[in-house]
Amino acid sequence: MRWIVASAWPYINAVPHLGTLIQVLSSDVYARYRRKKGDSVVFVSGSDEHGTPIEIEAIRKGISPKELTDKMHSYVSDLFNRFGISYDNYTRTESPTHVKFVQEFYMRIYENGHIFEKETEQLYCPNDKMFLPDRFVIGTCPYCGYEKAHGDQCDKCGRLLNPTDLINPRCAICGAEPELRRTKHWFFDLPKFSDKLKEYIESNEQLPDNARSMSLSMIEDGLKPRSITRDNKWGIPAPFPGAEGKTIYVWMEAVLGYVSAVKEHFERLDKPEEFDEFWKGKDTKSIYFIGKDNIPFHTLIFPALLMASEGGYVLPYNVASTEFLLFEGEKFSKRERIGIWLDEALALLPADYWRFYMIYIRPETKDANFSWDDMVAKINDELNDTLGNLIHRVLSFIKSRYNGIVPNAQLDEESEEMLKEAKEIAGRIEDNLERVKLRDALKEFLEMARLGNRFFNSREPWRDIKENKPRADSTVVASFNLLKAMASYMHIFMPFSAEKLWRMMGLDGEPAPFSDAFNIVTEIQLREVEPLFHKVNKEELQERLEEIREKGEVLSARE
RNA sequence: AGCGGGGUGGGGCAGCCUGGUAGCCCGCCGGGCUCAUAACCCGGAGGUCGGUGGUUCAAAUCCACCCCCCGCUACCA
Repeated sequence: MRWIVASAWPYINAVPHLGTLIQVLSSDVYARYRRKKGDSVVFVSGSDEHGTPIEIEAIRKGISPKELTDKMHSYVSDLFNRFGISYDNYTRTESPTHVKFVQEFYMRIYENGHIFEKETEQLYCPNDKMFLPDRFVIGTCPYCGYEKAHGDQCDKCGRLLNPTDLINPRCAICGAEPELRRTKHWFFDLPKFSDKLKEYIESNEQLPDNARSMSLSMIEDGLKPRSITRDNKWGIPAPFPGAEGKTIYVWMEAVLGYVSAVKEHFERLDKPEEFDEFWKGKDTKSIYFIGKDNIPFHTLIFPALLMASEGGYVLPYNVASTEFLLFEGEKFSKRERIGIWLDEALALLPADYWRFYMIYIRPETKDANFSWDDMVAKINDELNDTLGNLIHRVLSFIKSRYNGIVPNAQLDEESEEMLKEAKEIAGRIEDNLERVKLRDALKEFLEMARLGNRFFNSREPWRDIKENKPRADSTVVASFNLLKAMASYMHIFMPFSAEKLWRMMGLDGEPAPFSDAFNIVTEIQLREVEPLFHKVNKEELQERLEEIREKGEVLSARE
């Protein structure tokens, strides 16, 4: 089976925070799972770098947008690397392959007759010489009198607004008074695809409930044409006749990155023909990891675009959407510095600790909350004590009592029984992963560690070693092989630690694929053994974070 | 306002779709073990599932209404 695994493209006007990491991490765990199962996987994402906010950020910094995103893209790529995200291609929307693909793709839809043009009136800032997105117009709310209402909605009374409703409208960038100007835009005829989309969604059983119900209700309410173009300078030039000076709206181009990134991947491998095999193959499945705010783009607009292109592309098989992550009960906020940013996170703790806790609280059924107390408790009690200690007690026992060599022993019935139970747990881990219940999968994984601790405890090999050597041998071989199987499953959640464990266990290469996870090995010489994890302390972490911010040790702390 | 999600022992969550005397982790109390990072293992106390009404032999689980929390509403990305 071929799989395209993708995560939403982060918008890189700033360093991403932990909320963004949820999707990136989830997709990585899933991609690693597919590979461990032996599937053929292409795992892609990239930096979303066009659009107004980045243009403005660049102006603020006195550099060009390209300079800004060059820097941010390499910074963010590096962060994802350090988090162990196993992308086959983490690219960017400035990639020539992407730009060319987007232009050709939209020309094709245009020629297929799914795009029309329309004149609209929009506010324009004569000072910044640009049309202003609704969000970038500020003024007094005509309903409640709030003076800092945005052009799309008043944050005070919650009413939806048009920018022209605002009393005393001002440009959010420079404060000048905007003027109304006529402009022409190109629209994608989304309503035309309503029936097909409805059928597609209804027949797509594995879509999560939140994605399905939200999408169907939007179709029910009636879809609207979506504008494709913007009057921005920073973006991909719209290819339509008469659209000179316009660019493609970031969202309408970034989703196509899922396609272009795969194309680019195979071009780099010098196997361009495999792109078609993947994206147009009958046995290809694609899965997208996104937050719930992105659902309509992935269940409606993206599939409709693929349909409209008549290019034979596979429609999304699954859109694994999560709810939101809150930080100590509040929304992440750059301005108020509520949250933790990815570069700060890595300066605080090793990547695997974050991977563990973020998957542990993955917001699968409802909004989840990051809390220091909870994180510290989970890392100390479960990651360190339950898992870390099992590994260490088994390996150090072999070190001290067996000269670091796993004996060659016949497994007795009880040992066989334990491994059989472990296999059943492994089966449940895989079931959960198959259904994209990553959190449950991780919790089942911890069950393996509990099983190991129980086994080691009741078998008391420290006693047998003096009185009943063969029984102790069996305990040790079974425990060692449990760890070996665990390393395979651990590898998808915590790759760095799993690889380190594998090396300590004296094994070569990397943790085995699932099919070989329970192949029994003996007579292995361990390498140097040391604890895989350590406990953390909330106060120390918070103090360290303060320090990182005060000293501006990482980029996000300096922004 | 409309739409969507949620309200389960002290804390964090699962179960609800496919109704049948409530499950997991932490914490708490008691016990065991000493190989291990004061780690591990066993047992126990503690909830009637936001409220009201209804369907049913039976409801956390289905239906109706109500209360509270959160998010979204498509030219922010």
